[in-house]
Formats: sequence, structure tokens, C-alpha cells
Amino acid sequence: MKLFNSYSNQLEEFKPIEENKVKMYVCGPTVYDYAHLGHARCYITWDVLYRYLKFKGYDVTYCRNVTDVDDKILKKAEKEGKTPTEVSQYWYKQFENSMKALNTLKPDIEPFATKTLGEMISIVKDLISKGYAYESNGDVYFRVKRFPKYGYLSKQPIDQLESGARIEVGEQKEDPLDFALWKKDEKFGYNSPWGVGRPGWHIECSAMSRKYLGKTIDIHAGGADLIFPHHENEIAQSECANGCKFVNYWLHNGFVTINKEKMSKSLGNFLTIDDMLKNYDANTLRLFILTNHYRMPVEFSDEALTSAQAGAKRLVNAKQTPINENLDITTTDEYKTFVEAMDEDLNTSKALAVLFDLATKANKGEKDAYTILYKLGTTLGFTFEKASLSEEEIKTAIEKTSNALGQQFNSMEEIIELRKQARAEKNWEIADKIRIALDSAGVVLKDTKEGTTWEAK
RNA sequence: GGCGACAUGGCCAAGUGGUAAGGCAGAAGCCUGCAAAGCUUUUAUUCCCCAGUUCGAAUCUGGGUGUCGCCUCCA
Repeated sequence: MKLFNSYSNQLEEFKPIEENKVKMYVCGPTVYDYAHLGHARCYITWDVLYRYLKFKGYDVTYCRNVTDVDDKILKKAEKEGKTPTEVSQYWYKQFENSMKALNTLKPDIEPFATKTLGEMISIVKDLISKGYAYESNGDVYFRVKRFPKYGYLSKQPIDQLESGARIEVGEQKEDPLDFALWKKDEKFGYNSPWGVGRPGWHIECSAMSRKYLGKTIDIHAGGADLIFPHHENEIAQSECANGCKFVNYWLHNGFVTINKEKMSKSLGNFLTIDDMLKNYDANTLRLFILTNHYRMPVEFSDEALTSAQAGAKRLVNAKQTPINENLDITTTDEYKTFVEAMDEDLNTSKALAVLFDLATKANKGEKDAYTILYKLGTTLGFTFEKASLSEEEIKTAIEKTSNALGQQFNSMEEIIELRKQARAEKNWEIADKIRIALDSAGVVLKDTKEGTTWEAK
């Protein structure tokens, strides 16, 4: 399979370090606020990669960190009169729930930064002893100029970076380009050889990646906004400390935009995952995202979501038959087309066309079409369970119908039975009244040859 | 200013040299008491503009125009 490597800026054939094993690391969230649609795109994209690699038979170890020590968390804690741990624990739970609601698979390893401090300190110590870093008044900085490849990932000429670099108040760097590995912080800090302080953001990922996956890993992925400086700095730290290549394939996803502008916390133009899920289900959000190639920007609009909703419904509405576990789908044309598409740097748009084609085939009664649809669809993270109604919703529907007809019903079965009689007597007025009453309560009736069924709208 | 992308029908979008996938929306027909779902048919002589290479370009080259992102925390 081919993947676009941001490091070489081209498509490359994917070859794992160890035959059949993949070690992938994804930069996870800093937990201090709601996750938004942009995060959803990122984590859904890499969820699809994870699922697809497993589908291809790889033994994948997926590590996604949780950044639970950061300026933003501390600020929030101070503002709310809570401890940083309380803040990060709370928002981690929220994040976890959102990820579950989006039907993303849990990573194999989800390390917390605060639990990996030992590894961080050890890397920083190494860097200092090798001359790549220096202590300065309780801070530790990385000597960027000592790493000639600095700027390679982000394709930035070093002199350009230099002119943009700044020194913050209170920082004592040898060079404006140098970045912090460790920051003095006597209030919320941790003990270290350089006094009480906190790790810099970049060192966290280098440490967690090394501790859980090893010095050289296959894939490191994240949002394109992390290329500079985050990933650039990770490469510098890890390669200088470890003396070997850090990552073989750098993968980056594009942004979600809204009004043609990047959706982000700082611009304040974001829609939270939780809010989105109130109006659209997980399949809809996933389809919305996977319709576009992962490196392209995706423009949010209600129209686009409505369109995705209709499309997602078409997949779930496909005529379902029992899954044929004995079927070897790898011999089917659909499988081949799907894999060919996905092998091309995750061409999910093309892969989706296969799913829609299978939906049509299933609806036409083609044997095994649903089995293939189910297996390929699941690989992209879609679910095929029909939306169900809660007890409460059913109760409301029964009530509404009772009111509309001026007659007390106790169950959906009673209503269906009455309608069946009415239809037999060609009493369309009553039959329609029932349909309309139920429809207004979110219940759709379907008249088929086998009888009448009902389901969520 | 430096760096990196993108521009395809009403909307979203695939396609990187051989004559425009797919989804949504629209139209017609079938099915249905009417619906819903589904099925069938249908909607770009054309791919931002101009020039060039080629037997042949949406696809390659050059020049425009427009949009976005990174260069500061950011998925």
C-alpha cells in the first residue's frame, strides 16, 4: 500500500520495520476543553488507517497519547479553582466519550504525559550530555543549530525560521530558534535534575513514542498544523537522543474549515463533537469526513452534513441478510476495488463508491452483497445497526396516536393491529391518521407484503 | 515576505496522458390505497483563464487569476 509521507513529500510504498507488524503513534488531545469537529476528522482518519491496517492482516500497535500537563490545563485549573489533575481527568472522560460516540476504536495504548515523566527526563538528560541541549536558569532548551536536518519536515529554510523566531519574556535562550525541553515551574511542577518544572510539549510525544513503541517507529500521524513546530521538534529531539531515525512515515490530515476558514479553538469558530452528535449520527459524520481525501480540506456546511446523512442512511437501509461467515470476500471484485482504492493513500472516496455499489446490489437481492458491504463498511468504521427508539420515545408515540384517534392504545402492536383492520376495510382515513401521528413522533411505518413494520425516522 | 497546497455538473467529490467514478439534490417511470424504503432511466462534448508539448491533456510545461493552510498555541 502507498502512503503520502510528509517527510519526503511523496507517495511511498509502505514497508513496516518488522514484517507484518505496524507501530503507529498519533498525537492525541490536550485535555482541557471540548473536542470539536476538527479533532473528529483527525481521529476518525487515523481510526480508519488503524482499522484498515488490521484488515490487511497487520499486527498493529496503535498508541495515542493524552497531554495532561500543559499551560492551557493549568490556566483552566486556576480559573476554576481546581487541580490540574481534576481538569485533565474530567476532559479526558469527555474526550473518551466523544471518541466512543464516534465509533472510533480505542488505541492499544493511551499514555498520559504525567505518567511518562521519567522517560522525558531521561531523554533530556541524554540530550544535555550529548551537547544537544543546555540548562538555563531552570529551563532546558534544545540547540536547534546542532541538528542540521532541522526544517526538513516542514520544508522551511532555516534562515526563514530564524527571522520568525521569537524569545518570550523570561526565556534565556542561546538562540531564538531553540525550543524548550523543560520549563521551570515552581507552582505546578515536578522534580527534575534542573529543579521543579514541567516538560515542554514536544518532548512528551518523543518520550511516549519511545517508551511504548521504541526508538524507530513506522507511522507517526496527526493534524497538518503539527508539522511545525511540533513534529519538527520531535524529530530533532528523538534523533539526537536516540542516534537513529525516529519515524519512517509521517502522515498528516487536512483541516475542517467553516466559512472557508480553519476550524480551531483560537478562532472560536468550532462546533463540538457532542453538539454535532445531537443532530447527526456517527455514520453521518464519518461519511462527511471520508467523502474527502484525508489530506484535503473539508468545508463544513449543514448542506454537506444533510447530504452525508442521506448517504449514510442509504448504506444502513441496504437490505440486510445474515452475514455469511464462510464467504471469502478477498476473491470478490468489490474487495479488490476497495483494497486498490485504500492502498492508494487511503482513497476513501473511491472506497465509498464500492460501498454504495454494494448497497444497490444488496437491495436487488444479490447473494452475499450485504456480507461484503458489512465487512468493508465496518473496515471504514461504519455501523449497520438500525436506529432504535427508546422506551420513552415509544411511549410518546403511543400517546400521540391515542390522542389523534381519541382512543387509548397500550402498545405499538395494538396500533398496528387497528391499522391493519382499517386498511383491510379500506378505511384510509384512519390508516393515514395513524401514519401521520406516528410520523410526527419520529416513527415511520412501512407497509410491505409481509405486513407493517415500524422503525425510527 | 518564506514555504506548501487546492480550483471538476445545482452542491460535495474521484479521476494525474486515451476520451469524465460515486454521493446528495432534481426529473421521469415502476412498486404502493397513499406513503416510506427500494428498483430503472435521466442530468458536464466538458474539467478557473491563456499559451505550449503531444496523434491525443481535466491530467504534462510555462504564465495568469482565485481560494486556503503553515511560518505563534492549534487536529
